[in-house]
Amino acid sequence: MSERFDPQQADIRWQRAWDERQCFRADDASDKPRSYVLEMFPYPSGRIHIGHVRNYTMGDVLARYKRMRGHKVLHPMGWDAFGMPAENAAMEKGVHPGGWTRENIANMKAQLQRLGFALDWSRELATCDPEYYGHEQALFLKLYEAGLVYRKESSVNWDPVDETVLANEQVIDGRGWRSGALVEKRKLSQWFLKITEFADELLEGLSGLENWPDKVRLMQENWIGKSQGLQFRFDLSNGEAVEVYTTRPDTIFGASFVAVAAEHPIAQGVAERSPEAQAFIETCRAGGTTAAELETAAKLGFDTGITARHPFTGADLPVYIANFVLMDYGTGAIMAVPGHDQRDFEFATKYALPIPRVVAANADEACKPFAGEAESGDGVIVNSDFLDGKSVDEAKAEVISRAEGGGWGQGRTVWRLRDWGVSRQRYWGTPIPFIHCADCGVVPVPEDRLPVVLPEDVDFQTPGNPLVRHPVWKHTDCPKCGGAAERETDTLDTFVDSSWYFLRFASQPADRPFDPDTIAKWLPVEQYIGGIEHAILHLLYARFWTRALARVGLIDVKEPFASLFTQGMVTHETYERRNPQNGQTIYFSPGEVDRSGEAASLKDDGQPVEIGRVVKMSKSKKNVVDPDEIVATYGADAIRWFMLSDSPPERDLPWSEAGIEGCGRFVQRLWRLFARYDASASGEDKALDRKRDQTVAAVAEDIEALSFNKAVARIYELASAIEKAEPSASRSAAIRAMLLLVAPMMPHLAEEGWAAMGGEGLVAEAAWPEVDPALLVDDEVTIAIQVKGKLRDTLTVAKGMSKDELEALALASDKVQRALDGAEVRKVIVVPDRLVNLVA
RNA sequence: GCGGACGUGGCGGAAUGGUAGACGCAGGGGACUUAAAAUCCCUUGAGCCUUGCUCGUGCGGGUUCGAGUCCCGCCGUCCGCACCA
Repeated sequence: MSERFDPQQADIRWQRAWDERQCFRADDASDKPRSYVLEMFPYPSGRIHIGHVRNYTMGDVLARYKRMRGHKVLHPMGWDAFGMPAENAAMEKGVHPGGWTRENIANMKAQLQRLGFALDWSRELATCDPEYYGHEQALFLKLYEAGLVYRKESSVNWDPVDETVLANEQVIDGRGWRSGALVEKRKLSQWFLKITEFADELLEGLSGLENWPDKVRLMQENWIGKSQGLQFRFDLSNGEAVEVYTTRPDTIFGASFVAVAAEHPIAQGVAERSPEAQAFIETCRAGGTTAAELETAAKLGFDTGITARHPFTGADLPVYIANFVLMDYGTGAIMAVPGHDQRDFEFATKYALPIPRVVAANADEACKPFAGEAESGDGVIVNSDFLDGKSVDEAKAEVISRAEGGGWGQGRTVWRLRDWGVSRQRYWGTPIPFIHCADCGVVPVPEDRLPVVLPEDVDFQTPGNPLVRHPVWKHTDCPKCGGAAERETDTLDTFVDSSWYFLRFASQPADRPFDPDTIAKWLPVEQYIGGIEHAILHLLYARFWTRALARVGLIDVKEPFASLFTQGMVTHETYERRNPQNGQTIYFSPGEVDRSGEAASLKDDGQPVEIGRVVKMSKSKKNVVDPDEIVATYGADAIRWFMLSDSPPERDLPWSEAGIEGCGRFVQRLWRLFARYDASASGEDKALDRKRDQTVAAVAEDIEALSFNKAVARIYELASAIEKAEPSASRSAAIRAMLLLVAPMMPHLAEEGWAAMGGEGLVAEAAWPEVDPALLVDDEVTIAIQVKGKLRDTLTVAKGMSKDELEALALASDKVQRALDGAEVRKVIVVPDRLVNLVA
């Protein structure tokens, strides 16, 4: 064996060997137990980000481990290839989105392959392939036939200068990110998927997802937002009526005004007669459209002069147009109860409206003033006529039943979840397969005319959607009447593409999206791994598509991901200086900075730079490192090892130069350790045998729990134990076991060592080491001896010693006697094999 | 604003309610070397009256023989919010 392990040679050699043997091809037909390991597929931005390396390393370790445990493994990779960055590149650099994307894919694929991931590349797909999106169009039409697709008016962010629809992230302080023009809301007829029809199912289904993080289930539950409440009618002073929805009918006597959204018909009606109201609505429209902006904006209102008659008291309540009322939720109008809702409280304070108390801790506190904020907690109803003294729940039921009895309202379940708008007024996406005919209306493209393929010859130098401007593409004939007609020019949200790719990975016939029998052989995904940022949207949409496809009979799976893991981000220090002229922060990349010991200085001028916070790697802060450079310096195994070390995988991982150097050193240390392997060594080292099998068992558990950082720590311990041991058959066995333990994590090193030790075939096809259960239990344990809960001594005793013996041994300890200092022992707590606590 | 998480040495972190700080990084000391790199060994929470003692898991309370872990109340940081992927 040579002195040093040379990753640059070894990595490539073994990657070739795996490729030649097709080691990682998933075999549909095998009757081994199955494992579908999937990481969220990347957007082909051009370069692999270190976060990808972390994500795919985790999946790779699991996939390789499962294969060692005798499973057939499906571990595929593909590209979430549609989306805005390609169009931005087209506008900025004059390149074609398709060409740009395919070039990026080729680059990133090479980068992934250089990292040695055990992927089945034969199943690679890109969502921008007509083959893929053609099947997607077919599925979309199936959902249309099932009544799950419809069109309705919906507003978008319109940039009047660029003549384009903007995504929320492209709107900055109410202005278009490129043009700087004030963004308008514009109503368009758009395509929607009826996810709300599955709201109950998606909510119920969460309880079965035991291997999902609780936090993700909770976030989805809140997102779906089931609420039981009362919808009822206020008669208005102008002869009209307004329907409001409230989740707190128990507080109805605390209502002091009524508020409607700016888009509400009542508000629109008032605006027709009042220029001031019109102006107010305009102000609301100018504000941001996102929920966060709406809800953090200062509460603003406009008194319409209309009043609403309270159904119980007959009081006249003022009706306001308010910027914090959402048109999309409930009825777009609310009864405002300032005492018990914080938003209403702020509004009432601002406009000097009454803030009555109708819930109190007890009846004696019926007149207690509010401490500067609303009280939304539980309590007893006060100041509410017939509701006085009732609990919140009793009062809710009572009010609903009276409203229903009186015919002016009824109990209603309302969901926060809204239908999914999938229309995008963009080129680089899946064309929505419909045709608009003047005579026949909106007509689906017949299946035999799919796919509807994007035109290649498009121009991004003029504003607007290239599909709309294209000279011929949209002109076609109506499938029904044969007359001249136009194609739909909207494309699908890219979340649609990622809502079924895991099915296509499992089965990819040419003539259909997938084959249900093959799907049944792989799905559900055993382990799905990706970023927490997808906790709600992507994961909810994918769950919805799976259920929708099951409903139309295409598959027999309801939940796509049996187990979900959300990994943390990779972070890095920032290096910065403040520009004294304008106070702006200038960032420097790690490559520009000399970072030794406590301080950091700029290589260029030798002057210090400030070490900023450790934050998510981003181009704007320049705190990024390039995986390629790391691989070129340290090899694939070192970067993989870094990704698994130290930080728990669900938490952020701070990148550091020192850390990767340490990983590089450990690769070499293991190599030297493998060099000590001696098949002919004899002699037994019982303690090492024990350590070996305990480590093998623990690492297996850790990998299955994705606790890679713990597995790494145990591997370090075993390495130290082997290094300290004298040559023996036990030591050689431990070295061999060590090699197999690290094989999923550092596969190139493992192959190289395996070959050097004279192992059969490839480690990639080897089995996980067996353990002797008898070796897993220690025969001695260390017992903590406490006096009054404080540690005073430890004793090493035979495992399983009786309570009485332990107590006697504890009392016999000098240290214990000194700590007791003659005090009488009143109580003794003995936990066998753990501790003795003497309470004086 | 609403929803979700997180908080332990200089740093990343470990710890079924039972010995806080495993393991790694960084630091200090030493060996080897003409020297360096590499490697190996020792050491490293703070304080003190140093055979040992006291304090110590964001802050303040509580439950318990015993709390990093459970409960209540704060503070701080981060993530998501429906057209970014």
